[in-house]
Amino acid sequence: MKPQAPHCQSCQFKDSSLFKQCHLHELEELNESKCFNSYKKGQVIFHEGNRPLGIFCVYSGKVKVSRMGSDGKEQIIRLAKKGDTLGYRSLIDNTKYTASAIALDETEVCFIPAAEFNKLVDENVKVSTDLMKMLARALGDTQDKLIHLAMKPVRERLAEALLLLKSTYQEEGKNPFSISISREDLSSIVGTAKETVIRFLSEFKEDGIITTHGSEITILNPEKLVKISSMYD
Amino acid sequence: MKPQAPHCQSCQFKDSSLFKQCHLHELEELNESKCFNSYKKGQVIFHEGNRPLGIFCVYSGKVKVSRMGSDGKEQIIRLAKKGDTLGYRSLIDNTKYTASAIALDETEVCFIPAAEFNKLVDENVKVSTDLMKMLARALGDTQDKLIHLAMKPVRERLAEALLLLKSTYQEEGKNPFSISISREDLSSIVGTAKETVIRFLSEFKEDGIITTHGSEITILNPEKLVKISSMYD
DNA sequence: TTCAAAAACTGATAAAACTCATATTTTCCG
DNA sequence: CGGAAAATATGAGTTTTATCAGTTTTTGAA
Repeated sequence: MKPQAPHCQSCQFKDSSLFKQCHLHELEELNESKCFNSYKKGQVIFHEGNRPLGIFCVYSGKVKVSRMGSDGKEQIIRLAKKGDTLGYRSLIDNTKYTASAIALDETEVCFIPAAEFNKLVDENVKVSTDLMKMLARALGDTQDKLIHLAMKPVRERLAEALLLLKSTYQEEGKNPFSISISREDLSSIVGTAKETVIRFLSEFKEDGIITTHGSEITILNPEKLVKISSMYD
Repeated sequence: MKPQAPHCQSCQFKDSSLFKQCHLHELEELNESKCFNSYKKGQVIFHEGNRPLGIFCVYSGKVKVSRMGSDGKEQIIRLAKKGDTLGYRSLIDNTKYTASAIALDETEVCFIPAAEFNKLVDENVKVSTDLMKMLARALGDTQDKLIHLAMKPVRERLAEALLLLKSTYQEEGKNPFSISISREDLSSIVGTAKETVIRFLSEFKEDGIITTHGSEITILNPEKLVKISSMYD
């Protein structure tokens, strides 16, 4: 039997999530309206083109947010981890999802219906202020990605992507950092072909920066990756 | 003598700007604290790395928001026109500007100090809601740019850039659309080298899609550009 | 444990875009 | 108006990255 999500009032993320500034009675109501779900690796949490019906809070696992090109090529826009909020942009902008969210691991997510989310945002200024800052930060991050995609060659972007994975998913005290990720997904983060990613990974291996065992990548020397990623900054 | 900005209460954009939902007394206060400025072509409105002290409302002219790479290559993140708001992301996120705003034409801008802006956002929920939507839209737009940069070849991105210029800057009834823009700036929108832009522009000219006179580009056949830009959508 | 499918890897070649060099045109300042 | 500086335009050659084809390794289920 899988562990169910705890009550919102005792959630691991109650002091760090978007709802960290909620009152107890708000958390109580949130808890009543939320809906807990599990997703296996590869399962779709929400799909490009659909109408958003609420937002998602990741409780455990890893999620990619990505868009599919007509040629079947995928571009990953964001990586989400436990504690992160998903799908809020479309809801606020009142548009269909422009990207899909897909579990990269066994992932647990709470769904919060639009009505409840909107109520909370309307009634609690602190929540709406935090939401605004979250949007501003996301915009800044996306602009950074845009700039790097435009200005940096693949080798540097790959180094950066590995550092992003590390900074996003490294658990406290787990050193060195390891992650299991397909070369396909990695290439969709970097914005290049998977063969190109593989070639540069081989180079990084030769330089002792990483090691791999199957799809598992271990980062031995993050400092070198920092150097590579900011070669021309 | 240059025309000064009118009072905020009679501003051309009082019903379409970020402040469209303000009360009269709020517009009055806004008017008191605002500061009107003119910029010649090429002049910097705010500069990458500086701390934001307020936000900017474009009253007339054209503005590019761009970041400079260490190799001197520029990437344009956004094009702003009259009625647009500039510099709000950094202010909300409480970070230094990550890009610069530069006048592309003779441009007039109102500066609104951070204190006044924050007060308005805090006191008027409608303003903060609109601001939130503006951020959400900007995030969506930037994600689109990212996807296109990753997935579309230069020819398609150039077609898209020309359509962006048209949809942003075409004045009511002025047909066909013409704009004076350096190949350098155009390449900084597309994210490519200026020679590459020039080559594809020549191709578009041969196909009768555009004509040029010096740096002036006239779009004769926007439909063909739409087709080219979405070749693989 | 075995075996088949999937994924990682490697090599060869092709395509896209960049750089550099240079010619031509436009701009604009005196 | 003339001429220098700047910008546009074009060509050749190189670099980067993508594509395709094939081999090896890993993975996961029977």
